[in-house]
Amino acid sequence: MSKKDPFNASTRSTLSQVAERAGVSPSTVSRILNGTAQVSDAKKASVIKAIEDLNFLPDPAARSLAGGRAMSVGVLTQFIDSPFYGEALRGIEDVLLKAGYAPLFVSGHWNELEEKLRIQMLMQRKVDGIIVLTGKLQDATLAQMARHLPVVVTGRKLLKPNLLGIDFDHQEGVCLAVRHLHSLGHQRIGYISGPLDHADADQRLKGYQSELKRLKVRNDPKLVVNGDFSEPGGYRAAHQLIQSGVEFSALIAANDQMAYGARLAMYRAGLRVPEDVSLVGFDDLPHSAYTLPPLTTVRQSIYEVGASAAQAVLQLLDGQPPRLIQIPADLVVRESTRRYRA
Amino acid sequence: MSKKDPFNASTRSTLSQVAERAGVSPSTVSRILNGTAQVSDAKKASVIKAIEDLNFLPDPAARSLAGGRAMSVGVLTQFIDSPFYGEALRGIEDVLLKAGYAPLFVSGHWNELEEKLRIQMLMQRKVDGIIVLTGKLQDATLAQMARHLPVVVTGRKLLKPNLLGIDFDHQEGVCLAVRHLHSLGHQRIGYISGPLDHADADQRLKGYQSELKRLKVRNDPKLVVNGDFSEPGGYRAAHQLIQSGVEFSALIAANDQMAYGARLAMYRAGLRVPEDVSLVGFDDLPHSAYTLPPLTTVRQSIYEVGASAAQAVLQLLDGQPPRLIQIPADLVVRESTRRYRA
DNA sequence: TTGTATGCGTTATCAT
DNA sequence: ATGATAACGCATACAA
Repeated sequence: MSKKDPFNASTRSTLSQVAERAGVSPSTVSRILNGTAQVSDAKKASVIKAIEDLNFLPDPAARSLAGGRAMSVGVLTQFIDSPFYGEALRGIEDVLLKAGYAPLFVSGHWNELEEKLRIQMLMQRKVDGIIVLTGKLQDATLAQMARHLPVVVTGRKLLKPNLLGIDFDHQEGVCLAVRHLHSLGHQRIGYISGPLDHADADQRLKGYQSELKRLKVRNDPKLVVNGDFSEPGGYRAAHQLIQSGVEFSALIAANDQMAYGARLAMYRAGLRVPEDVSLVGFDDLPHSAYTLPPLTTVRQSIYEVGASAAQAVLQLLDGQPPRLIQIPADLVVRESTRRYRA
Repeated sequence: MSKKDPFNASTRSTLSQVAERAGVSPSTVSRILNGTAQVSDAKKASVIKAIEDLNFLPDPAARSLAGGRAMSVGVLTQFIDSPFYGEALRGIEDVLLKAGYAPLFVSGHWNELEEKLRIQMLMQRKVDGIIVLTGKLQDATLAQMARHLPVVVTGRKLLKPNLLGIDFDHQEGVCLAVRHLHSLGHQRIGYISGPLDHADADQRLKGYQSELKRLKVRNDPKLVVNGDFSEPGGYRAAHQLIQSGVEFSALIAANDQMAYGARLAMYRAGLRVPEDVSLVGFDDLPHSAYTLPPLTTVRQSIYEVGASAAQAVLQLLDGQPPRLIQIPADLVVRESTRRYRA
């Protein structure tokens, strides 16, 4: 075996070894690694060769301890197995890894205290930057964090020196859905909202209400019922709506998962989709192309959100000023909606 | 404001400060922290008090550099947003965090080379242990890793000094499904398999074949068709099966996602579930209780797998010998299966 | 049982 | 442009 054990830690070379082999001082190697100062091309070349020969990789722990970058960024997600934010995590991972950074995922479970604790844990580990996927942290908390490191957060619009908020256009998304149904002749459009203390849910509901107003459709409060962004929640909400006896020919769920639950509730109640009621979701989860019938829904490129967030921290880390990022929403029309028939 | 900025790094105290405040040497504090040696109760008490007063937290980077634990374990998953393994990640996170460890999630994308690169990245970061969620790494590779740190892997049965494999009983799981259908009178049971180079898929197929043999049902190779564990794959496979004209009154998909796809394909073909064909999935994804109709499927407590894996690394880290872990499978009967009618 | 001294691998400060 | 040197915060071998 000419090949050495690739997993052997003790076989790994250090920056000093590289320096020695290249005939320069450790500081020079460090400078080349970090681009901290000008180095003559000759030395640079020999150092690079030495690095490759020894196949040297800097130790993140040592770097961190010495005051350099830990080469990691913390990511506060709410549930590591969220079907919605999962794609964002992928976007983040892809971008970060490509840049040599490691993501540190932690979950806050939509609980402000827990989120704070996780953030502290991340800072204890000296991450270089932090990405917050929505959640319940207050703006003030985020600002406080941003005093120490770059912070990018989704779910709100923010644009301060070291703090960038990336938001979807939730309102516009729901408007699209309402407009679509309205153009199909629907007038009685039900709405299953998310939990109202949830930023996304709030904005989506606003989108529903404002678009109805714009279209001059009567906004009947009985048509709005509360869910919690989960399948069971959507089921219960739809059930409640049906039991209440309100008349409706279309139904919008504030997210796809609730749409799935609502779909089942309607099935149990003998309501057909889309013959009896048109159904629209929000998020375009991968699964939504495979429901019965395939679901019309508002698409948000959540992968792109993750990737953008990661790119943004990287840029902030580079000292570049934050740039506003806009994520568009669009409507994916599938088979769960159709023209209204009396 | 009496409360200090909780995110201020420069406000954090060090082990030496704790030592000073407690009137002992740094080494004594270290010993108490790590349980490395006996310390008099008096000193121990005063140190603990000092730790609380200063609300000291050891710096993982310094620890790692000094040869101690980095307090982190690497987790190689295949896709960070996998609906199946997602729950396992949650189990891992829960257990690890409770023990003061941080998980480092990386994705291998079912690509051996990529998995190896990620593992090297983890070792470069000096994680204390590694959890591998299935994947394509060879046993030899895992053994090599285990020479340097505790390794727990899912998807295979392994029980070596520093290496533990936790496996589901895939075969038994599929047997359950076959038996269920057979007991309902079905004789022509189709099967959509996963990708054959995939360990899980291979074992599940074996379960199907062996149980048919045991039940003395003719094993018609035309009834088996290949998928790739995805919804589109399941759709294509079912479509192919239907087009081929083989007769079948029941269908087992090697995972729920393919069952979803197959469901849609049957819908398009005018086949009703369960009236015309009974459908069984595998995994019991959270969504499976909300399909139309709710899906009968084999349940594996994947959360528990993750939690067990995490507990196992922790134990190995503690120097305890690996204990074999068995994860049972059971059948969840919902509404996608019913008695055979000619 | 406890303290002292040294080193882990890197970056930063200060020279040159 | 480059090198020497001192940290960074902790664990550990050694001494007492």
